Amino acid sequence: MLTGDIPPNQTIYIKNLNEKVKKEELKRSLYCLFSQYGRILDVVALKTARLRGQAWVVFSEVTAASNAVRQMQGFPFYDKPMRIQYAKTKSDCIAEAEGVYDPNAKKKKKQEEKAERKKRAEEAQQSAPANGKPAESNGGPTSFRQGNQSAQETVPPNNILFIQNLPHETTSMMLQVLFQQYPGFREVRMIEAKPGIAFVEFEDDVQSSMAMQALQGFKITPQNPMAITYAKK
DNA sequence: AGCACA
Repeated sequence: MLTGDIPPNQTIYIKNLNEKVKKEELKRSLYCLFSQYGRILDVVALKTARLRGQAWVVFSEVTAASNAVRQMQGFPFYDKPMRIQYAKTKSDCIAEAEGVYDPNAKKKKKQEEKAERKKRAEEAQQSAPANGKPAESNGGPTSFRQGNQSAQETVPPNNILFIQNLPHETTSMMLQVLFQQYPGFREVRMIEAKPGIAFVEFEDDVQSSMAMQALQGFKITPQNPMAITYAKK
């Protein structure tokens, strides 16, 4: 399985994050970037020795998490490709919502794990490093394509945004005013023959994503909430 | 590399 045999979870686990980014900024950016896939209930990031460079994003729906895992896989975020999996366990905020949250049991477990790690470390000191057996691989990857069983309603990230549902009177100047307030803005393109749509280009996927998140549903007229998606490549 | 809830 692409996700390393971890069953679907409404929380995704992200690693290989740029450790130089400050925690609060990281959380905000992750929130912006991932809210295109659904409602986000929480973003968790810690900067402890063991946990830096990783984060958890909790969605309200598993399907949102699934789309995020697939489509943001390898997304260049602060110059590093994100590695995304489902989280191994349920997030506290979910357990809490389900009435299954037991902070005491958890505290106990935490202590056990800590003791376990300490033991491991001591054992490693004792014995000479054994020859690490390479992990089993049953013939290697058969395909790089992900299953395409159903029509994909979401489009993978792109530095170019596709805007729909614009009032026909919209001009590129109007859109420029809106979009140029976001970093990385390059240009607006409209097609004379096709009123109601536009393309807006940014320098990269991160910046286009931020603008999409910020302006999603923006109404130029009350009847025209903007529908923003990534342009197809 | 690293799966938590500061």
